[in-house]
Amino acid sequence: MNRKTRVRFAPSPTGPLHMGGVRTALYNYLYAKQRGGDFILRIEDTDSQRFVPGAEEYIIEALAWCGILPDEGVERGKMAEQISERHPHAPYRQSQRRAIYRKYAEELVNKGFAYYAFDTSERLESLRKDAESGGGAFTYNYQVRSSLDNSLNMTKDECEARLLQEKHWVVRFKMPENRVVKMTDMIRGEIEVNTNTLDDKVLWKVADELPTYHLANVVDDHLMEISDVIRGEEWLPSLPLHYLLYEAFGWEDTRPNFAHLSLLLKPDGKGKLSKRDGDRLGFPVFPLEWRSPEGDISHGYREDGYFPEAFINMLAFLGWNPGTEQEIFSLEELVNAFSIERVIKSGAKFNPEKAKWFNQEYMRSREIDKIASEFALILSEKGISRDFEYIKRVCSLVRERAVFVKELWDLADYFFVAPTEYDQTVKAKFWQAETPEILNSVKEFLSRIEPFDKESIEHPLSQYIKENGWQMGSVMNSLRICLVGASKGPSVADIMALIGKEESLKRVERGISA
RNA sequence: GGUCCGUUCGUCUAACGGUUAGGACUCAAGAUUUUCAUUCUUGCAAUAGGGGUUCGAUUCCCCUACGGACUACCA
Repeated sequence: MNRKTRVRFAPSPTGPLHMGGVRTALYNYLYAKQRGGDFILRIEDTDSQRFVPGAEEYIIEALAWCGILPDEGVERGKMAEQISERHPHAPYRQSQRRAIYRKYAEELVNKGFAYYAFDTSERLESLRKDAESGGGAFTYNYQVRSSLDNSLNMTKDECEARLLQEKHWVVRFKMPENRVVKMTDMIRGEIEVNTNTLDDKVLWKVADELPTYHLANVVDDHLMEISDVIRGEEWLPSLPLHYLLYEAFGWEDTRPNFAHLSLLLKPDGKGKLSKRDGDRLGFPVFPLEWRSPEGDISHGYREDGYFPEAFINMLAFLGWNPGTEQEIFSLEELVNAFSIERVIKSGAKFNPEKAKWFNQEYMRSREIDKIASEFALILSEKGISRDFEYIKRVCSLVRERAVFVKELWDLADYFFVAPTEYDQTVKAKFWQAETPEILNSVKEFLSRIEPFDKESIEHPLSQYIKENGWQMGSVMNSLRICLVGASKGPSVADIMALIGKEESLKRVERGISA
């Protein structure tokens, strides 16, 4: 069977997308693009209780920031709500597909693969409690279904009457008895499960006329012609049910291939990565800053200064590697290099240090114009404006010292503002009694240098210092204190050449008298 | 409790059944440097445990331990 690759990322809008979700979206995207296929964004909002305003917009914006643009599916505005050339399977929001699912649920009942259940939630709750006190767990399955309140245990007429009268019945899947379901996972290989360990899952509920995940997922994946499903590991236990659903509908020949991704784990200790870990350890777990409806603010990679390319690169390597020693990959390179078979089976502990390292690598290799324009923004917030060429030269001089653009100010403030204070401990180390006298001579020497560029300053200046028998360390560092005010920055010659002769001499003079 | 998935340096990971078990991050030491950095070199550090199969096991099988997910009218 040869069909077009179509994958979907199907988040639930119950909050901001967490970095594990972004990784799932990324792997889907890479997989599809490598095969010239489509990446579809579908919103699984079948749980009306847990809907969070703003979450869907957040998901769309976060993916866009990462450079993951859906070919089809939910987007801003109403574009994806109606069928069009670009959106042949619209709508892509499950709450807007309500009418579709009921028919499929009924089809399953009619074929004998499902049944109506009228048990109240109170009744099920107490059953659960009883089982718990006995050390076990209640499962609605082949052993108990005949003694519960469902259509299997009543006449057709009685059932139809109750269907009309009551408002809380559900459709449950009738899990077959003692069958071994054989499944294939693209990452994990062959998996077998006996149906006796499974339960009769709810597929559809009349209360809100909405399906649960399992039905909606299988129906939509089929209708949307999804060829491959790459999703989180939390879905692995329900894979047999999904297989059985494809079988019951008679869709086995177009059943997608499945791959289940392991979880992202917290950096220390045990368990999966959560929002709290970020707060506790000081790193973002969300791509973008998130303001909850209650007003809580969570950090985002974007706002913390990460480049989207670095973020994506880091994420790609959390659970996958190309098998070579190359670690820096653009999105395009990832598309070419990615392979689902090389995805790691075990969970990966997130390492914030390595995330910073990735950003640092991008800080060094990124086009200088991009770095400079981001820095120019920070400068203008401080009320500083300089020509772009100058900002660019400053950036290329200090970028290798920084991990984030926002660090550039502390690293290079003296290129824009003359020092007003001088670091006394550094001064105590290099400044000697004869230093003012020496600096006066140096200043006079500098004033004669023309042109005032790095090459014309560097060598002649050190020659001059040597000829006079002065201590190189003392003189150069004292000069630096005058220019910078602190013990930081590139070479003295670089600094002087960039700020210019006039400014350099002014700073030396002020430094001597300070 | 049950079902399923997993387990190589502290972390991310590499290794047709045959390697001195490799790389990256972190850390440490040294070199370079007029400062802070950078850079370079070196170092520390792992196959969870026990049984098999095999001439040979990180690799295949079983058991145990540990970790994780699931066990909702949530996804």
